[in-house]
Amino acid sequence: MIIRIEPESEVPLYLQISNQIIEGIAREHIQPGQSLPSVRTFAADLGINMHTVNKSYHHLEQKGIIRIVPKSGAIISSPQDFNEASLERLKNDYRPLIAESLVVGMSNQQIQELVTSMIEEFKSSKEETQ
Amino acid sequence: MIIRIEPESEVPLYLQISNQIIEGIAREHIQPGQSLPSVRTFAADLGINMHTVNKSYHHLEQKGIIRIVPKSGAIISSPQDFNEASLERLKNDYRPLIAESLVVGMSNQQIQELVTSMIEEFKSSKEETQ
DNA sequence: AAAACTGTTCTATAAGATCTAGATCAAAAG
DNA sequence: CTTTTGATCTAGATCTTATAGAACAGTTTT
Repeated sequence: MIIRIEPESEVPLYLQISNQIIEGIAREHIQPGQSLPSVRTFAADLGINMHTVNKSYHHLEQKGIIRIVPKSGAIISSPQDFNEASLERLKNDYRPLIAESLVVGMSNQQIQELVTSMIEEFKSSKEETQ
Repeated sequence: MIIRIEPESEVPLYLQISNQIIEGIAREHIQPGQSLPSVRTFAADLGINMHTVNKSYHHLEQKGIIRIVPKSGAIISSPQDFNEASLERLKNDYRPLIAESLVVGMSNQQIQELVTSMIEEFKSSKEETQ
């Protein structure tokens, strides 16, 4: 799985990593049951510190997206392992974004189309091996 | 317009303020052309520092949502004043959220329903004076 | 005209978040 | 047994967030 880091971004490194891993799962470039690289090798690949990758993994674990097995590795969780709480959390993340979309003048339909096209963007890249 | 602050939230104060102002505009509790309270009176109402409100206002100005007239006040902008760049920015904000939704097992339809219900939540509160 | 209010700008301080660095540990994997 | 694993600890640098107070110059109100 290819991760691209932007050191000059205002988005923290550990969040960039988390987000791209999530996108990688959504695109099925990596699947439930599979392991992520060790924090050390991943950090070396990205040219950043081990602790930063570790923070990213724990961030993903807190979201319930991966399961960290001490002394072993990080494994992608299955979708069915999610509770109602994570959906409530997502709802709170959508709210300000949708409010802003309405404020900048997007119509109901334009927002729906944006979401649909973005979902398609993920699903269309499912078959790609890389 | 009523703003509720959560000092213990992990979301910065200035962002909480920005987001709730945006939601207030989406709900039409405040409308384009109208003024926001002065940074001093707003800060006093919320029991926080003037500079924090000031930062929030500049954050909203950067998004193009309000226009700050020096020595005068902050005025809600009209939707037609938005450019293509702000739409591109929104798209990048939607991406990680939609990816996460797919990863936690939400279907295409469930995401659409979540978005629709949230849009309705805003539009249904339009008529309320408060 | 005078007073009150406006956003802007400056210095300062404190606390927290982010990132890097290096070392050690005990368990798992080879 | 050797290597690798995540966990944990101290440490330091930098940036962000939030507060505080003061001063300035233009606007609005009285």
